[in-house]
Amino acid sequence: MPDVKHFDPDVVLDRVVRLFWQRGADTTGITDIVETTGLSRSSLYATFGDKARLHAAALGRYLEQQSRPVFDALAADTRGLPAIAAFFERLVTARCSGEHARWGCLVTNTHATAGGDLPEIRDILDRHHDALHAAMRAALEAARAAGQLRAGLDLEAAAEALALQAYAVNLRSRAGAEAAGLLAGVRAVLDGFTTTEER
Amino acid sequence: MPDVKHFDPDVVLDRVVRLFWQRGADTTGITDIVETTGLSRSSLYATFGDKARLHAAALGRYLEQQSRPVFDALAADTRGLPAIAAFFERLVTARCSGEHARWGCLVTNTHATAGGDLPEIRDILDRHHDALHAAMRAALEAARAAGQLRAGLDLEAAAEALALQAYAVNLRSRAGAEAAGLLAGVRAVLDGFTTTEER
DNA sequence: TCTATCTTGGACTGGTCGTTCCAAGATAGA
DNA sequence: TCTATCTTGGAACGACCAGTCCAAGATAGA
Repeated sequence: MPDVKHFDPDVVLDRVVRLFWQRGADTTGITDIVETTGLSRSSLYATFGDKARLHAAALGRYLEQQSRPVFDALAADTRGLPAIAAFFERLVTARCSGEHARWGCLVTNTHATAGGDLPEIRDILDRHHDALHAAMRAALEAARAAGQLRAGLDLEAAAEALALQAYAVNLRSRAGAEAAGLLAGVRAVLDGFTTTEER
Repeated sequence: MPDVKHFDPDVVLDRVVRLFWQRGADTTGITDIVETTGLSRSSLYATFGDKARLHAAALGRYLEQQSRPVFDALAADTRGLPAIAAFFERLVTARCSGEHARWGCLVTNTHATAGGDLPEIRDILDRHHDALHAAMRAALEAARAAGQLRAGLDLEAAAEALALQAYAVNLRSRAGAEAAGLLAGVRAVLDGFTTTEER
């Protein structure tokens, strides 16, 4: 009986993700979103609710579409340390050059803002961190199985350290940090985890 | 002949720093600043210029008053690795508990926002990074002199890695990360830099 | 005390914010 | 084709934004 939506919510959400990602959620107005997506305020509010909920929805979409695939690939990569190194090399490249250069990471960017927003947003930040940490942990376990890690390394702590490095890469790259420095920092951490023979 | 200011700009700037630090510069309005500092819009604009310049001034003040003393103490500490460990322990404590708990770091927070603002702001971010990096480097050199570092460690890369860890601690703590996890991550990095005997 | 000069309070501006609302349009089952 | 129901466009809302302006107040040298 009723009418149906004249647009695909996921397509709209992808455009919102790009806006929030590049220009920041706080500094992006509803007017910007209306102009970019082409749909009206009515449709926007009827579909996503108020701006905080839209922000949460965009964050969730970013996590599933942008972050999760990369995390899953890392977790499934059985090479060990080379897989981690490759992850960071691609990360730094994506953050410093190409289409999304100097955009940072939407989830990382959100850490510094949106403090008093929905608990839903905080939850997504936590889910992102858990997923990143778990992927690092899985890759480290593969590295240990391959005998690439020095004896006595705490995998849980090492995974956390690598996750933190990734956040910092995201953060500093947005402010214009050079790729070489970021990669050198990451490599120093990885070298510290490596057996002397492999190093 | 003329009248003089009825307030101390530095005292006002300190209050602005607190506002921007806790609530974010973008989400703090001029009205908030007027109410908190007690002075009028006229005095505010006559003294600091527009909001972007006020933001830059507050950032500079934060760097000199909050960051620089800690960096200088680290650079002057001759203990080596224990000095770096102490730096991070105090950092995590300050970020997760006490008066400024979950405020993060004003400079770190600014990375994720204020992309299109003054080049002056970008400069302060760079100055902050250089100062942090240099302090880490100095502490690492003391550690090497004390024979605490494993052979072949690239001090420049190691200093960058530690600086990045500090940014990530600032970032994740603002989103509610637990102190224990942050400290574990930092310790994993430091352990990787240590000689097997010292470890 | 007088006066030139700066500071201050606060009203005011034009613009933008997020959000609401409703009439008109589209849809699909009856 | 008719109709109930949802969607859509776009006008309108009050609140707030950063920033301006000027008359009144304060100051300190002459």
